Amino acid sequence: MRGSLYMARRETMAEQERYEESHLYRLRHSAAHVMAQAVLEKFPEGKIAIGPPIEKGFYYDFDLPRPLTPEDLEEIEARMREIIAEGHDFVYQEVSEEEARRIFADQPYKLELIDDILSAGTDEYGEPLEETPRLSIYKSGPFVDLCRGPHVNNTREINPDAIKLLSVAGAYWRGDERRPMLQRIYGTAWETSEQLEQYLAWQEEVERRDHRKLIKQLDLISFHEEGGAGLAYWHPKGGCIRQIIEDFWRAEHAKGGYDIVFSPHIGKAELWERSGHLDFYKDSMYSPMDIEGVEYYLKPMNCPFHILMYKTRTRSYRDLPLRWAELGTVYRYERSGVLHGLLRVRGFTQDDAHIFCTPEQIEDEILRVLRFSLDLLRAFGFTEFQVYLSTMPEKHVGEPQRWKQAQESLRKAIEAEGLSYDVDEGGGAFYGPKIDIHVKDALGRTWQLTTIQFDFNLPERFDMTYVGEDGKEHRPYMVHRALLGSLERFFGVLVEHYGGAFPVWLSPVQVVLIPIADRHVEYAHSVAEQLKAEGLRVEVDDSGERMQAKIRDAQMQKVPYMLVIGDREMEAGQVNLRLRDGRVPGAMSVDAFLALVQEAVKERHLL
RNA sequence: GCCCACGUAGCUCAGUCGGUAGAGCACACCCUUGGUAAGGGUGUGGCCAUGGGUUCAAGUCCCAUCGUGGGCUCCA
Repeated sequence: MRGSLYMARRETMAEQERYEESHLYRLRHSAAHVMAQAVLEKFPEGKIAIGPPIEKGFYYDFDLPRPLTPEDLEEIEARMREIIAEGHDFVYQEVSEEEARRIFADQPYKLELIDDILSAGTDEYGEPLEETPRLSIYKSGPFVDLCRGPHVNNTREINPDAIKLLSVAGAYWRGDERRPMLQRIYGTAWETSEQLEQYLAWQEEVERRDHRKLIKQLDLISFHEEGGAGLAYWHPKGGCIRQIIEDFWRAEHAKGGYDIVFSPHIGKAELWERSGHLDFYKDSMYSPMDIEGVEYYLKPMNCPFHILMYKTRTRSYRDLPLRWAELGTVYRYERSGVLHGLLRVRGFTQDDAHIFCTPEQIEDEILRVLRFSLDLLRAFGFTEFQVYLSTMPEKHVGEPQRWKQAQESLRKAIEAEGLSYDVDEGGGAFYGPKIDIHVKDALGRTWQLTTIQFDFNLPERFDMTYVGEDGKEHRPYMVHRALLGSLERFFGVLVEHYGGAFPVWLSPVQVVLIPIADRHVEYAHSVAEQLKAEGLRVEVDDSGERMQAKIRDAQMQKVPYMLVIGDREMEAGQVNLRLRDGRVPGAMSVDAFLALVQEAVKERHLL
């Protein structure tokens, strides 16, 4: 569904369970069946795959003789309403293997599912089953589906005014790109038409806030066909915001005990071999370049460089922890189809850091990073977080006992912060466990930004050591962390969170002065100079437009403060304030306005 | 990468059945000097994404490439 690709898929376990037991869930599942019936009536030779409820609706995958058009969707939707009105009961029935195979004899995808359920013990979505496999079907009218349910009792329980088919998309059978490409119809279904309306209005709001539109409208960032896909160009206003973010980030890191480092953009193949990237990450790296007969690669990560710096001298336990941060620009190959505005690009700058410490220090360090991260995110206006702890996967490097210690320190840190979290068993990288933090934006969508990862692999590969109290060499712990994630993605999320109306401290233009007539221009400039001298970002709209048009322009650029200046203001040495949200506090002295803005900047207020 | 759709002026979009391009905004100039979301006029601006093909004739039909969108998969 639109936008969901970059949102966190996982809801918390509790939410997920609640949803699966809800009436809404059954209703959507039932709507999917009704849709499949409508599609099969239209394409009797069509093959059906799977059709589950999803977060805000449902989908069903089909193998059809021709691509579906928007007109087809309308037709199918209309037919769904008729089917609903026909009032079919949803009838559950357990069937034997033979029966099932007979019923779905001309449905190859269902036959494959039957095989899987019986042999591999998985359900129709490929998830493992706990009990002994049982085959069941649901009938509604002429439509029969291999299905575990649950469903509503009768199609009439589906509100015909609260369903809508949304889009058609390609989807591989079982998500495997070697399998056939199916056509997936996405739909949404609700209890009432009001809820549907509400959902559609929410969708419109999502579109209004789409960062891809806003970065263009607000002249922040562009992409260029002739420059290459997935490569962002930061215009002066976008650059202004980025610089504010970076300056703030650097200042906070200095306070947080980090040192700032810089590293090159390319490195020898030898380095990437040693780090293992050419083994396990090559698919994401660009082709090497030849420099005097030696292969060099553009960096997809910063870690090997930081390790080289670590190894320039013998490190003592007294030196640790080292916290080295870098706004490191990396390049990763992404398949063309996955690029998406600023949220998925090929070149981006990570707010990266590596922490090298002793095993004794690790717990404190993790807690420290976690706190630091939450504080940083809060400063940008995010207040709700979801935390995920990912543990040791089957394929891993490093001793289980180190993993255990690492996981424990992660868990303790999360608990010390009083955060609730979900554990993703076996979801860690092969080189270490991790904490991911997802933030909730103004529209309630979640985005993964922060990742804090242990790395048991690189210290081994590079034979990193420090001299302990005992005078012997020890292996340091290494933690890799990115808090904002990447500046590109973070910026995209920020734009959508604020709908382009940034808080004052981040606004590229904080104040626009609007002289009413030409005779007010000079005074407007003198006020502008005063404000600029105080460090504000100010523009004077001295174009020949009328005041109304100037206000409109400033509104559309989402400038927080507009100062209208006419005869009255000039005479009294004042400014007349209008806010971006439409409020008009009115005339005040320049000093009073200044105090107001400075307060808003300092407190990082919206206005 | 794969499936589907789309690509016309700086931006947002029209363009019928194939007959060699339109609007609004923006921009420039002129008139207007106006109190809280668009004053009026004139004008500039397009190798219809790129390359091939079909045709007497292609923005329009076909193929390829590049880019964008909705998804699949993957990730910061």
